Amino acid sequence: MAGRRERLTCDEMGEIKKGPWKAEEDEVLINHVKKYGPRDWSSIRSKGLLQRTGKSCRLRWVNKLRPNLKNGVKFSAEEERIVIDLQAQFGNKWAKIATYLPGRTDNDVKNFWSSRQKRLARILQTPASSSSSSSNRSQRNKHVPAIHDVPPFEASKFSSSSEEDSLPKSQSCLSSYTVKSLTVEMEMVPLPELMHPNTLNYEQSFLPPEFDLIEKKPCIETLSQLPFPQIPNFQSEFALSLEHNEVVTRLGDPNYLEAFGSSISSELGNVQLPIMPTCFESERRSTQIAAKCEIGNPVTPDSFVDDFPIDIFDHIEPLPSPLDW
DNA sequence: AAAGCCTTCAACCGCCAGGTC
DNA sequence: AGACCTGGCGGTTGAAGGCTT
Repeated sequence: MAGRRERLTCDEMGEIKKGPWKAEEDEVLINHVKKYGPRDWSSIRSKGLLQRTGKSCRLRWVNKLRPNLKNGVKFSAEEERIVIDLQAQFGNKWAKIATYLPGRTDNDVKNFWSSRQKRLARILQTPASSSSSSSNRSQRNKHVPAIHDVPPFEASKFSSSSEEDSLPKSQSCLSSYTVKSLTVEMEMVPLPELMHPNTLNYEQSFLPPEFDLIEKKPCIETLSQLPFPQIPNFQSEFALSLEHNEVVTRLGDPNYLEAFGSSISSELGNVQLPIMPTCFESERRSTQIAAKCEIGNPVTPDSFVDDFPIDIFDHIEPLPSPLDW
């Protein structure tokens, strides 16, 4: 603490070591914990065992030396989904969120989220929402709705792990089709899953009682009106993600689509660029898109678009802005 | 091959709360 | 009661490695 540090002499200050830990230091720390347990961190220094502050020792133990940590293991899709869910519920309570993730530390969760936010910001060409700054400390306990405060449900497609492999297939219903080089994804909420009591329980267990899951899924109602004959049969190829929703929202703006569509497309590489047809602002445009699809050519075999009525996009309502959720 | 950019992650900082004296 | 101490937490930073051009 600052007050304490002021009382330290310059010599004492000079003795404090910072920076990366050496194996020998780790060993000393581990031995200390073996003897006394994970406590009395400051005594490590006072006993002359290490020239590290108690805080530094504790941090090292908690983040790196503690048993059963998943060091160097990327977040699984399920872990990502949990983080997204819990962040939406708790806000930036990383320590709390980490308790739901065995082997993960608050630092892990924080870093994961930070990376994700930066990724999002880059994709959306917006400044990274520095979710915080020292000046925001007064809001520490407030949950300020932000761009990431979207319904849980999905892990990030652009995430570090290979979700396409590990994502539970039942989590969402998606279909994709390709329009020229731009792959368009039809996104659907996992309607059957939503109806499943266990799924609801799972989701709602992370949500405050007043949280209306359905309300937070503006697509559901709209999508349920779509003439999809076989929704329950569509297994998800990809995740319905926050990023999708965010991009999708912006894609509702034709200017955004024209301005950034190609860059997003190239940026995401082969990633399916999500375009929620519900976002298209006009029938005309929707029809154009639909027409493109039809002309279109490389419709992927797994697509169900072939079964779409040509005027399918005409049935689509505009999405509410996430700000209204 | 190399320079520049980007991402990840370990570690530090400052603030805060609770315990102790 | 209040100063001090300690641990916990969230935010930030910078080094290192990976990736792109």
